[in-house]
Formats: sequence, structure tokens, C-alpha cells
Amino acid sequence: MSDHCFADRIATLIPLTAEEQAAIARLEERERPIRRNAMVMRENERLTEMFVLKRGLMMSYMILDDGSRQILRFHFPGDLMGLAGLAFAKSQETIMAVTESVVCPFERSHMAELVARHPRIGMALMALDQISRVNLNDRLAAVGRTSAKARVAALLLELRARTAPAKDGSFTPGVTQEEIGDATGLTAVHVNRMLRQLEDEKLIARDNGRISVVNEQRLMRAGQYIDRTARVDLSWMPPAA
Amino acid sequence: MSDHCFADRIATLIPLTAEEQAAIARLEERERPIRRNAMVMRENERLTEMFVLKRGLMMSYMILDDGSRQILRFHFPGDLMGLAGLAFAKSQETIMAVTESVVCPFERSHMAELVARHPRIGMALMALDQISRVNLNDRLAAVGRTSAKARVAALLLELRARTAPAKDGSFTPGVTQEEIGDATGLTAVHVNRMLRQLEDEKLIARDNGRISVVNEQRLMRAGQYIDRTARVDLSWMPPAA
DNA sequence: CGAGAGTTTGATAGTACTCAAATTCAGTGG
DNA sequence: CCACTGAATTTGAGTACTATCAAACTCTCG
Repeated sequence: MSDHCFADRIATLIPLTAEEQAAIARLEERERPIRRNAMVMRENERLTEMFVLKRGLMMSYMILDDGSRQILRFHFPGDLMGLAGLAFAKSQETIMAVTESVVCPFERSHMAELVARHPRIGMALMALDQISRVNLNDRLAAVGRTSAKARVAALLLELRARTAPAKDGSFTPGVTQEEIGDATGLTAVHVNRMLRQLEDEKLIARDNGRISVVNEQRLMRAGQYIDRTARVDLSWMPPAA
Repeated sequence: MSDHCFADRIATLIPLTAEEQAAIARLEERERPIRRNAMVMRENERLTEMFVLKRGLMMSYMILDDGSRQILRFHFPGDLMGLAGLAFAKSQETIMAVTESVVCPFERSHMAELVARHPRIGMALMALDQISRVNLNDRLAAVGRTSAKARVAALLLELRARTAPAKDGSFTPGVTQEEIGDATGLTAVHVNRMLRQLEDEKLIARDNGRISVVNEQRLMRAGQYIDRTARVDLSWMPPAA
């Protein structure tokens, strides 16, 4: 299973005391299954909750005036969703399940209480959020300044990094080509052509939706991909009280 | 003067006790003047500090493999700079002065102590940071899904909103057309053409670097601009202890 | 087997880029 | 005070990348 609880995620950053773990676990007391294409949050809807994604794949997106969609972020198990709404009365984005998913909803005031009682968790939360912001920075740079092929290559690598790959190394992105396009600022048609090109150049192989990375080095170069996760450093954080 | 201290900024979100104000003020004890084009933080440089921008205009950017630049964010007086590095050992971005500026540097461990002692400030800090993230979301959507003209229009409106305009309503963006291009994912040449087009359509007027918004309604529509600042809501925050 | 979502391919159009050069402007030194 | 300089802006011509439109194809699921 690819279930992940939030405490596990935070624990990858800093060691947690048993008490802290228990406090975080209280955010995840309720579980709610979400069907494919169902939304847990809608643009302009009144905001009260946040969510931890327990299982599945979800995404945040915005719809523009002309009806086009920009996917801002994909959410993977263990991710906190809806933090961006912290300062707003209404949601700025829609959060939808790309595949069958399970989320744990909680009131944002619970988050406030948790942080008030456990400031270290608050700092860890901020750090976690900054990691996802850096990801957003990378995405902006890709969309603003790299070719269509590079953007598709980079997104494939990102999806692979966060999806449990099969033992042969292949993985199922779980997203349609249209979704890849909406995340990278391209049309579905052009995404398809870029995938074919990557395949023709033997950087990837495709078999009915499954994708294998054939030449990781070249694919990473093609996508100007940087793995930030290797460089996380929270050594400056004060130790547990 | 366009000086702004950080406490003022936070105070626009939530009321602060005198003690909280004093604690925040301690982050700003040192001031450092920064010349135009000077950097306070470089990509891949070891990270230890964060900054509050006291005066001037600065920006964060990344340089890609081919040497092109993506501006991620402009910083205005009162903004906290460098928070994105919170979880990393090395900087992911460069922060440079667009105009003469003054910053207040402090160690990130000071930030950790501040938040540990004043959890409410921590929450406010997170909220503040989410506001800037929503801005980044908007930028991504603009770059990914809107026309060149729309992106330039949106950026002009953003710059105007955060720059003290003259009494005739005109303002000086303070950025070159090349910088506008690097922020919006366009070339300087094309930015120039879009400005001319906006001028020809009487949405803006230009006079030697100064820009006046002639038809705000149409410019906002052209840029699909949404003013998020009006919708900030922190009423759920617990009151001061 | 039929239906619908998703993918693939072809032909054409259009937006934005590249390259090159002229022009304006602010600052500097003679 | 003026020529000089480099940065920034402006304009033109040609090109390339990506979008659009349309249709065929494949796969899954009921």
C-alpha cells in the first residue's frame, strides 16, 4: 500500500517525541474516501478545512477566464492539502482526486491549536511547506523558460520520483496527457508529440500507459531536472523540548 | 518614504501585543544597504540568513542551464525574503536588488526562537507566506495559460498595486522590460511590443518610463487580474494570550 | 458489441522568438 | 557644455515552436 500518514512525513524531517506524534495523529482521526474526479475543495468556496492525503493521487488547479485549466500541484500520500487557503476566506484553488483517494479532513483551527501547543511542529510544517514552494518555483521556471519537451520530461521525472515504481522500473503516471498539459502549460496534443519524441530518442519507453525511463541521465538533462529532496537540511532546528 | 518594518506587515493581518511587536523588532536590529544589482543571496550558496526588505525593490530568480533567467517573485518593503530556503542547506534562488535597497538580515535560528516563543507570530508568518504563495500560483497560471499581453498587463497591475503611485496616478515600475520578460516568461523584445499594444489600445499611457493606467477596468480584464489582498481573512486565529 | 474517454496523427495557423540594427537616454569625462 | 559610452528601448524581417482543428484509432468497461 502507498498509505502515508502526516506524522511519518514530518518525521522524515525531524525526530518527533511520542507526544508530538500523538498530537499530529489527532489531525487524522477521520478518513474520507474520494472518488476519481471528485473535489474536496472548490474555487471560491468558503474555506474551513484542510486535508492530509492518505492514499491516491490528487491535484490543485485554477480555472481561468477562458475556461482553460492550470494545474498548480499534484498531491501525493502524506501531503498536506489546502494550506494555501490559510489566509483567505475563500479557496483560491480547486482540489480534485486524480485517482481514487482517501483524505483526512480537519478544521484549520485545529492546525492553529496544534502549532500553538507544539511550536516545533509548526516550524516543521513551515519547512515542509517551503519544500513544496521550491517545487512550485521549479515548475514556474520550467513553464516560463524551458521547451515543451523539457517540461514533459521534468514532469515525468517528478511523477516517477513520487510514485512507487514496479520492480522493472516502469511506473504508471496516473495522469492523462491532458493533465500533463494542464500542469506544464501545453496542449494535450503537443504533450502527446513530446512523449513520442522522448520515446523515439530512447529516453523513455511506453507500453499502454506504463512508462519506463530508459536513459535516466539524458532524461534528467532534457528536463533540467534537479532532485531537491536530497538537499533538505533542518539541522538548525532546536531539539525536542 | 516607502520604509516598512516587518511588524507593521504582520500587524496588517492580526493585532499584536506590545511584547510580540518587540520580539519581531529584534529581527530588524541590523540594517544593510544594498546597491542596485547587488545580491544578498546566491543560488547554491550556503544558507544561514533571512532578510526583511526595509526599502527598495528586490527580486528572487533562478538561472537555468541555458543561462536564461526566471524571476520568481518581486519583493517589496516589508516582505520577508529567503524563507524558501528554510528547509535547505543551500539556496535555491538568487535574491538581488532591482533598485537601491535596505535589508535587515538575521539568522534563521532567530526565526525559530521567535516562533517557539510566540506561536501566534508563527501562524501569522505562515499566513503571510501563503499569501505570497497564492501570488506565485497566480503567476504560474498566467505564464502557463494566458497570452503575452495578459501576462504583461497582470504584472503591471501587480507592480502598481505595490508601488506608491504619484498623485496623477502614474507610477514607475522600477524594472526593465527585460525583467518584465524574465518574470512573465517572455523576451524583452516581445514585452516591448505588448506594452506598445496596450498603449495603442489606450489601456495604459507611457511617458519616458512612467506608466499610467488609462483604463483600469479593461487592463484588469486583459490581464485576468484578481486582487487577492482584499480577501485576506485571519478571523479563525486565536486571540493574543 | 457499443459507448466514451483517452490517445494518436495530419494539416494549417498563429503567437512569440531570433537576429539585427537604429534610437533614446542617463551618466561620465574631456 | 558636449562628445562619448553603455544600458535600455524600439522597430523590422524572418523563423520556429506550439496551438488549433479535425479525424481516426485504441482501450476499458458496462
